[in-house]
Amino acid sequence: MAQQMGWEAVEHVWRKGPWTAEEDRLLIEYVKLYGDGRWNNVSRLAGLKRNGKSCRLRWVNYLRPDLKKGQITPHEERIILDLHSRWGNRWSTIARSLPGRTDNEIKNYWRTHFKKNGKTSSERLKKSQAQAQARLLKRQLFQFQQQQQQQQQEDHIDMKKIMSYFDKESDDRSPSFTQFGQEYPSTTDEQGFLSSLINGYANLADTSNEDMTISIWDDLWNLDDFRGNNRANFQHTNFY
DNA sequence: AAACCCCACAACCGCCTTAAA
DNA sequence: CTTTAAGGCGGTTGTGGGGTT
Repeated sequence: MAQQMGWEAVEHVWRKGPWTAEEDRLLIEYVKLYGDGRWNNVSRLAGLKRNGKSCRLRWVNYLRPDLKKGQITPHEERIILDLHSRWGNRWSTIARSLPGRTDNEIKNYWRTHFKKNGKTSSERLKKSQAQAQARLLKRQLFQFQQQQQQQQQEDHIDMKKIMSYFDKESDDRSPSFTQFGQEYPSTTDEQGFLSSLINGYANLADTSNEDMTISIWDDLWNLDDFRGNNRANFQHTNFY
C-alpha cells in the first residue's frame, strides 16, 4: 500500500482499538526487560504495532500489577465524592488518594454514577454534591477545632461561635478567617478553599428543601468514618 | 429471533508541561 | 535559548454485553 502510493518512508500503521492478549503479553514482557517508560521504544523493542501513548495508557490503566481490581467500594466512593467536591474534575489528583485506582477509572465511575444521575434526576445529583460538600465542610471544621484546641486554647474559639456565625441571617457572610483564629488554613489556596466551604455551608443552610437538608445532615452522622481514629470524637461533636 | 437501547469501561484525541538535546 | 520528544491530563468516543421491546 505504502509502496503503491510512494510512501516508503512510512514506517508504521499503528494498530488501534482493543488490545489482544498477545499484545498485552508483549507489553508486559517489555516492561519486565526495560522498565516502564520510553514508551516509543516499545514498537521497536517488543514488536508491538502500537504507538507509545497507547502502550503507556494500556500499562497505566490496565496492566500495572499494583492496580486494584474489582468494584469501587462505598468507602472509595465517599472519598471520590469528597475530593471531587474539593478539586473538581482533577481526576489524577483524586486518584492519588485512592491507591490502585486510576484517574480513568475514577473519571468513568463519576460519569456513570453521578453525572448521569443528574440527567435523569437533577435533585439526586444536587443532593449527592451537597452531601459531599457538607461532609467535607464538617471534616474541615472538626479538624480546625482539633487544631485550635491544641494551640493552647488561647483564643477560646469553639464551634458554637463558628456555627452562630454561619447561622446569622445577615448578608455579611463574606468569610474572614481572623474570626476563626489564626493561621488556618496556612496557604492562600487553602484559605480560598475554606472560604468556599463556608459559602457552601451558607448555601446549604439557605436551601428551601428541608427534607434534603435533613437527609444530608442525617447522612453525616452515619458516616462509617472519615478517619478511623477520629470517629469516636467525631460522633460526639455537635456541630449544630 | 432480532432490533434497539442503555450502561460500563476501555481506548483515543488534543492540548499542555516537562525534560533532554 | 530553542527545539523536540515524551509523558501527563481531561474530555470524548468506541465497543461489547446485557436487558428490553
